[in-house]
Amino acid sequence: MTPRTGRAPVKNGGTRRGELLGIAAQLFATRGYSQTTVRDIADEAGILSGSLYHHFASKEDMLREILKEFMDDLLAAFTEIAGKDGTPRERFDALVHTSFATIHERPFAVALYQNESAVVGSLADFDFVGKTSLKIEKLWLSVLQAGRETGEFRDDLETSLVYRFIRDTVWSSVRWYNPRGKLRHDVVAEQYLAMLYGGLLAG
Amino acid sequence: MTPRTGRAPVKNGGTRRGELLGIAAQLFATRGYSQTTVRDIADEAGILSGSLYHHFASKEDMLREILKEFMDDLLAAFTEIAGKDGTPRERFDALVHTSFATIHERPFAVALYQNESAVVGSLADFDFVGKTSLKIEKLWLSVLQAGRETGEFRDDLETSLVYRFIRDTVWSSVRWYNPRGKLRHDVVAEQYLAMLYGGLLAG
Amino acid sequence: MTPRTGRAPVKNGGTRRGELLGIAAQLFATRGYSQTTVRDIADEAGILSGSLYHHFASKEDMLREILKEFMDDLLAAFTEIAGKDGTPRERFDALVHTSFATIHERPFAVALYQNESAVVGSLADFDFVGKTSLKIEKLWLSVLQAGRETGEFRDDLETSLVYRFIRDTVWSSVRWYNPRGKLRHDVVAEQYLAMLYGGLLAG
Amino acid sequence: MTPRTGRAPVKNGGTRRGELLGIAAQLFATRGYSQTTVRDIADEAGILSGSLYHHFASKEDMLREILKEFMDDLLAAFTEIAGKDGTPRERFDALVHTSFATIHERPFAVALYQNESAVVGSLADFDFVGKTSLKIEKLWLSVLQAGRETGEFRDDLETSLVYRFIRDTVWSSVRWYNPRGKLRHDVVAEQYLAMLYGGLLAG
DNA sequence: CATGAATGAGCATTCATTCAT
DNA sequence: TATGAATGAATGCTCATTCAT
Repeated sequence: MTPRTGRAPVKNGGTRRGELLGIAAQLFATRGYSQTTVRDIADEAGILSGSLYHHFASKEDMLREILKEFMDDLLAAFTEIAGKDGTPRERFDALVHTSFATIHERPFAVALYQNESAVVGSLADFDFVGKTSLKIEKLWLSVLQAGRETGEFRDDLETSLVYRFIRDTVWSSVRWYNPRGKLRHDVVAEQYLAMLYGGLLAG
Repeated sequence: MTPRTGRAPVKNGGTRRGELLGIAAQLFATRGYSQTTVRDIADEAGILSGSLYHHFASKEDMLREILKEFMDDLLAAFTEIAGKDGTPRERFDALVHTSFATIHERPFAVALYQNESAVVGSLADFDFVGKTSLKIEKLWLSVLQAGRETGEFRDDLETSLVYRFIRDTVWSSVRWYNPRGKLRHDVVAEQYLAMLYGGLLAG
Repeated sequence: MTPRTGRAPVKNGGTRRGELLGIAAQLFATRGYSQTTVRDIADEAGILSGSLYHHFASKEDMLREILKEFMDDLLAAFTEIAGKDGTPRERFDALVHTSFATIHERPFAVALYQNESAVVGSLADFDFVGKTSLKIEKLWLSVLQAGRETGEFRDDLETSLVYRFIRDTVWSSVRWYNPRGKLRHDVVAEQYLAMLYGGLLAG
Repeated sequence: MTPRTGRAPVKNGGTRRGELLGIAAQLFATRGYSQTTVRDIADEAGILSGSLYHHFASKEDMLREILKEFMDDLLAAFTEIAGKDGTPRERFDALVHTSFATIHERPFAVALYQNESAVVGSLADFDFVGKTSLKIEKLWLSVLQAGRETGEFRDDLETSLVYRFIRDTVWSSVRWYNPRGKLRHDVVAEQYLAMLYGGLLAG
């Protein structure tokens, strides 16, 4: 049950299956899905590659399961935030903070989502990726829109463009953010919100 | 062997070599480098895969050449802008506009840079990627810093974080920007600058 | 303990072992021995593949046991017929009728015998297949020969060829005979004997 | 170009592709399709297994091509015979003689047809097997039927059963007929026709 | 009797690359 | 320049079998 490497504990249900998924997620995120071989995963787990197929039907299956769990969790978290009381700005704050916190806590899943969702988007078994992404987009857009209506947010910008700019900035940070570095995720979120809200110009 | 000077591979500079590089760039960008086979490229070019080795030493060679030319051009363009007269804000405007214009004009090379630079970053033959990226980063930082010193830009934000936020937003747009769509690249640039400069809040 | 499909009960001793052999026989016959996996058998039996090894030493073991029982039974039946009183033609009638009846009653074992005996013929542990086949051949030849000597059967044909023609026709019918169809096995036997005895020509 | 074993020349177009198909046919027929590995074929051809894929898309592809060519040829031969002048009996004679001659000349393809057509019958890409078999059956049945109408053949037997009996006997002989033995194929055909026409009984 | 995890050998297939022609 | 045949290493996956529990 104890992982044989000193790696930071990866989220799993304490089961062998979950343990293997954690290893796979890390490798997929680090090397890329198609550059990661089934043997790589098995080696890291200390078993033979064929033994993985006792737990999973295919390599694709592992990727799907990792992405599915991540996206379900993410949608649930965002849905909860969007349904809370408070001003649109408060809810938007929470969305951004939660996003950076997610990058901190589940960097491999986020990286996977960033790097592989385009490749995998066309596969029928991965249709949930596009669908969930769309639901998330609608949630964020509804908060942005609500902010315009209350007068908190500017109304002279294309909301859909604003969303894309923000989404790309937030999730791209998985590429340079180091969960074990001294720059904390809530500091990053604060800095981003400060720039986003107040703008780059002085005065 | 065709001389390699003054040629724009992605725009097929008339040479067979450049034509092949353009095909490779498009496929690498669309499917990903490792998902693109040498045979894919050859098929698209109407020759057999083995024949490609008349023009290039390896598949990696093609990627390197595409990235090298792109990054050299990009650095040259940014260097020219940074050296011009005008306020920091004017020069920053030009950097952003040039970036979005580059995405418009050379989407495949930009996508390649976005998607593959992390993977190849460790390879010795691709050290120019990291080096050029660093030079570009210094250029942008110098403009941002100059803006702080002239009082145009806020000075209560971490400049290095600001740079990363901007860089990620700008280049990530290659994933959704459509060069043949009705949303023009200079409009995108204007919208982004409007949001970035003025901030998201009203008033 | 109860099989999960409504399949017609296959001959077995009422034991778990016999039940499993019945499932194996059906699958071996239907898909072919090498195309049937141990897991297929286990799935059909509602257990895990490893659990089969509680009952059998190997997959080959199952095939051997199925074939052995079938061939022993078949040889016993033919031996009894050949030892009975009556004319050679009467005994030959019985041989043919018994063969078609066997196809009706144990189609899976017959199919296995037809399809796999060539493949396993070389294996040392399956030498009983060739030996029993030879004994059966001698029995049939003795009846045919007796018929020639009594003058019932023609003597201008190669007996060994005649035997092969008949054997092949009889056992090949397992491929198209349907035990649950409306064409009964004894009708098939009668038709075959009518053609074989009287010939195809009119008059 | 010269095969390295002393094997009897297998039908092919003198091309490398045809040569490889001949080797595959022989191995498929001898060991069974699923028991034959692509390495077996490659070994026999003196190349590496991967190199086979320069010539064929898959192992299944090889089987399909072998079967397709065989069945097309067989149908063509039978079609020509059925269309000739002469009595039904003469045409039936020709059908049987041609069948045994085919077994002599192309034993591997015939064995493949006998052993694998059932397995492969369900695959969509092999639908030609069933279709061609049906055409051949109709041809034979038309000749048998014509013989009944001219009064040459008995009319008290089920024609479809008669066809199956004959078909099975003829093609099953591929299992024991030795093309290089002293028993010639036309002798086998004569013996079979003698038994079939005149019947087994004396007088 | 059965499970569940694992083995280890093997399989069809892919693919960048080489090279004689 | 390009072809066509081949290499050789690797890849995802299968499967009979073992064994501690």
